[in-house]
Amino acid sequence: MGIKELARHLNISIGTVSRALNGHPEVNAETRKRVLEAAAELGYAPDQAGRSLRQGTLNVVALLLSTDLTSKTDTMFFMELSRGIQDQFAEHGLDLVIHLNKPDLDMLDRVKRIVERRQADALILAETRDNDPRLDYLAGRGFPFATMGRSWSGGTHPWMDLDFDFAMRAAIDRLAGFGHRRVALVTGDPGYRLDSMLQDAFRRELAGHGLVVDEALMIKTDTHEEGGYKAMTDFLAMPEPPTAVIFPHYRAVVGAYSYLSESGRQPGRDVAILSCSADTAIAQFMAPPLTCFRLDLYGLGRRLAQALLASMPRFAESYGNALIQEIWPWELVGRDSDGFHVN
Amino acid sequence: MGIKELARHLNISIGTVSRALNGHPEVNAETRKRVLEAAAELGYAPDQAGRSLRQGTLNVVALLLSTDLTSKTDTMFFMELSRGIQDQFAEHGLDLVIHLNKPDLDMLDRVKRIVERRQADALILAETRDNDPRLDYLAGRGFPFATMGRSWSGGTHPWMDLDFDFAMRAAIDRLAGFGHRRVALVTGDPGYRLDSMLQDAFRRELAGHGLVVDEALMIKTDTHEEGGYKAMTDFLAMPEPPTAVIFPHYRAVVGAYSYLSESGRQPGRDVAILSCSADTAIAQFMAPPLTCFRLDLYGLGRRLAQALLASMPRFAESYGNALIQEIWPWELVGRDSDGFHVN
DNA sequence: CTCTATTCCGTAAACGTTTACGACGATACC
DNA sequence: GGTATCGTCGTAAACGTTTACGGAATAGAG
Repeated sequence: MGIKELARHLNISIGTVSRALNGHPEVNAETRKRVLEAAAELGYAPDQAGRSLRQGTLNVVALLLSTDLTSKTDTMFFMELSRGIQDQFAEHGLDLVIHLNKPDLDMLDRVKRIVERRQADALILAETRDNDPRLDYLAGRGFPFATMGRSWSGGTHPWMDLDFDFAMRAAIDRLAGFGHRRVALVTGDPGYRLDSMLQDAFRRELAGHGLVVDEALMIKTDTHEEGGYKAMTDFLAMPEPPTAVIFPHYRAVVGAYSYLSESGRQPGRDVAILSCSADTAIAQFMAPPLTCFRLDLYGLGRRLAQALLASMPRFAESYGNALIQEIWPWELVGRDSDGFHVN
Repeated sequence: MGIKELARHLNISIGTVSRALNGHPEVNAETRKRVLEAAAELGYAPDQAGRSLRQGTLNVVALLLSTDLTSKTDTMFFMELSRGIQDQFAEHGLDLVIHLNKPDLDMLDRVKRIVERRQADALILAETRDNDPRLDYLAGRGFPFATMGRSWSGGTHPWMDLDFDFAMRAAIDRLAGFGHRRVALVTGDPGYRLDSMLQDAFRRELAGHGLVVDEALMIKTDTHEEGGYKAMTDFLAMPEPPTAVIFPHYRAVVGAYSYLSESGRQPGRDVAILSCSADTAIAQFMAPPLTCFRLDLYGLGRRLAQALLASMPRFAESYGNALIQEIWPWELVGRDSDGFHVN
């Protein structure tokens, strides 16, 4: 089942077999056909270890996901993203493998392991933290990588990100149009670049609309159901509660809906709920359907993969040797969770 | 950065360095300390390709997920499962990598690629299909693998599964106790072993409770939101609708809730909804909170990994050389989605 | 017919490890 | 003091590929 066996079976040298399989031009068409047929028949496929040892490449790209992310945020987001990434890589014969990891400290070790042991040719980080040491490490080693979401410094590595300024403006435009003046925001740990940007954009757009920025209306909490539940509880216990709440993280909305329902209130009637998250399948099936943002997650994944490929020497020329950093637009899709006029 | 460089830097032979790093006993304690320190300082880690070429092992286990699964079923389920699997493997220095794949036909090719190119030491399949060719292939090659969910033939490979008979009995006990006599079931494609078993158990338990089995009340559809929405629509359009519906797949419940809400009905008052899915975070935050089954997904993942390890020659002895196939219990946690008495 | 160019293929080195084997010195034993 | 044992280490082969190099055969040009 090795290449030697295959060569012996064909009475050809292993060099020729290798060349035939890898599509080198200096091999007779007839010979190539024989080799390919025999390989298919005997079920031969080149051993990954041998090949990668020889040519220093693995044909594997790793996507790093923290279990923090998968337990506290929308897993569907990453699934769709991964699907796009994978399809793009597949066109170049690259496999995507997903590494789950405990959050925080271990992440750097895992990255180091992947790089030093050459477990992948390139890396994708699903999120970036404040002063993320992984970025410095990777850049220092010259290891190809890309991130979902820009980093704090912007950086010289490829990334894809979303236009949060636009989203926040559209959201507050809409809410202000309904007459809301006390608008709240529920984000996660501002140590994540994403949440930090959301908060900044929120403050800016609020001010831009002449609305007062009340820090008490900006709650930082866990971005899953329970966080949303508690945030809504806190809001409604205030002497002067907000009339509209923006939940960038979709899963927190579920908790918020839950508390509203429990307390006899109704989203879209008693409190306006609006989410800046991607419009995954579940949003339109909530009761009432959730106002959020439409986004081509699959395409985003593909593009992120392209950005990474453009930074890998092997593939750079196919992608114009450019550093690709893009901010993606999305489109507000208004539904019933916030559609009411405050009086 | 290779082992040669490290050895030269220490004035030791590469053989000794390798032995020191791998914890072989025939190396001086002082020498080992020097080697380990130098390795840490210079950031040396053995190249995976070289090592795996030499010793034929990769220290990688692959988990195969189909995008069909991730787009139509509960992704949280697999995330929690993966976390358990990964933690268990980590104790043996094995990495878990997740391979996303298009469903159906390509899956066999992907499996073949993984095996033939030696991209992993073992494999975990997240689901099994009717007459699944992957199982025969893997068994034929003697490649270590395990499955989540038993296969049709039971098989001689390790697996973990859930006690659907128990779940169905508990569910129908409860519903019958509330006085329900027309109970419906919404499953996915019975080509999946899981859905097939659910249907069988449903028929059996219904009969066991003296209730009539009406095939019209057994809908097979997509197991995501839209499928649930449509199923509920169909049910309520019947001349004699069911008074209770069992949704083994959690995401379908969201769709069902949605239609009920739209049509002015309420789960737990007009129709009883009960899910056989695992009790992920979202269930208790639905409105009304969903009756479903409590399950230790993380522990299940760990145990599945143990079962696989027990079938791998390298680790078998640590796990008693046994074939591990287990059916896991779960516990019904009653909430408000089905808590009413039919009159 | 000779010389050169071309086409195709075989040979062998190299990638970075691990490990079987043997060697060396030191210690222990009679 | 000779011999066996032990602890420690160096040497070199092997894993399965890819590829630079060179050689043989054929074709083409003069």
